[in-house]
Amino acid sequence: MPSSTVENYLKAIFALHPRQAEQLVQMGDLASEVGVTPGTATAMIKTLAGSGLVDYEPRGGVRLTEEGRILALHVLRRHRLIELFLVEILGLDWSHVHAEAEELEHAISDKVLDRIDTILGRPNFDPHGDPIPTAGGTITTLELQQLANCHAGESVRIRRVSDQNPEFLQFARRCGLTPGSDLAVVEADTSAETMTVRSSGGHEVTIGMGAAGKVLVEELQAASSPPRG
Amino acid sequence: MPSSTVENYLKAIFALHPRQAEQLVQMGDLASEVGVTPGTATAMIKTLAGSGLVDYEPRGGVRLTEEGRILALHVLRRHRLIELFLVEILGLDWSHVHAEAEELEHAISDKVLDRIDTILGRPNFDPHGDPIPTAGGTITTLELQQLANCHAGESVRIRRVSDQNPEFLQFARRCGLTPGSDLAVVEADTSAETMTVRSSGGHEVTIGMGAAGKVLVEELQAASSPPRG
DNA sequence: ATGTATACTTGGGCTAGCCAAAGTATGGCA
DNA sequence: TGCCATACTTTGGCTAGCCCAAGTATACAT
Repeated sequence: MPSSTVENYLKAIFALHPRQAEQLVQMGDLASEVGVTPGTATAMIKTLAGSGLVDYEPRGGVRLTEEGRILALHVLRRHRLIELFLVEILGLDWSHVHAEAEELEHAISDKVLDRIDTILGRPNFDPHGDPIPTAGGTITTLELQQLANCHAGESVRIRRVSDQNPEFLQFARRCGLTPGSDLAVVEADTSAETMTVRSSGGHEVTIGMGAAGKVLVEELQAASSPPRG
Repeated sequence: MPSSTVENYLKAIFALHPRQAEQLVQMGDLASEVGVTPGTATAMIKTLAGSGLVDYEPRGGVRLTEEGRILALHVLRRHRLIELFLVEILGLDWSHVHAEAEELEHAISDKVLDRIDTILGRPNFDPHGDPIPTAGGTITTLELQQLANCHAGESVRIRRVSDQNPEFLQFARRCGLTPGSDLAVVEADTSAETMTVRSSGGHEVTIGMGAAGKVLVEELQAASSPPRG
């Protein structure tokens, strides 16, 4: 069984290129994602290459092999199921579950995970809207756009909030920016780099474009009026 | 935070002398409980002594300090709460939860543990009847006797089954030997080293004295008739 | 009192994983 | 064409934890 360190490296490589599996991840990016120095990453990647989990091109970068990709998806599945479990069954706040799951994902057995999966009703998305890979290792990818790219007048449904920072997540929840909720874009001010949205409850909030970039949405209807400004 | 290795050493020392905290645990016993060679145990115990978690007397043995004892009880609390959680909430078989908890106990946070504790209703005993230490580090100890020491005619209530071997636990459940169930001792044959008991459902089983020694009971009433044989 | 079995400690050596710093390749710009 | 910044690799060294085997203390029996 791979060590939790190995699992973290694989997860990091996947995280840096979830779509284009063929593309090389740079060692520097990988090192900072894992939180080690580049030298450490190089050494580890060499051993992973030796185990057939990654393809390594010196001074080029690294990519997951099919075997490595499957393993990474299993780790991701554990992580996301645990997150959902912590929120749904144990009632923890979504802003904290990422860190918790980070530890538990390396300790949980397939048997326990399967029980959790069953109890949750074989869910497809975690509390942040991130897709949960199947036990078979397939993952659904929705085509979503950033809230930051939406225009005034558009109505959207939030599908994902892609930041694990607890502070940001708490802020997002206070603003009603949680997966499943609907929004209308009131104003997008590209100079001020802010965006004003109205929740279905009628509440209006103004957030920065940085924050709006982390909120991924699905368009509900075409703009009913041309954007202002 | 102590590593999971450290936690396991502390847990092992406590397990070998749960009552008499002042007594020394021999290095050989500790080594085999943890599953390492004696040399490894000696080295580890020296560093634990350096951290103030144990008192170490070379060639004498080792005992927990107050600090070490508190830590050990916290690990035990995590272990037993997790076991109960796995059985009660996730519906796992009691014969498997020990091994699962062995891993999870090192990965779970206080916050998650407290949620589990709350959901379970702040329980006092795990699925095997072992007492769960409080968050404050106190543990209740019931005065129980081994089923093996009971005589024919006695009625008893099972309180603990003190063996974590999955096979034995499955056997015990098949025989109705689970904490909470009541038994009448039909016959205790010291020569054959067997004991026959009748469950409250009227079902009779004969088990070896070895097995009967692992079943801890509380006497329900005095023997109504003198033992046979 | 002495010898020996047992239990423990010591010492050398291993792997996984990490860092710091020196060395090297690569790509862009003059 | 040559230089330099950047990114990467290499090297040496560290800790935690482990094993094996040699050495030593203890206790018990003779």
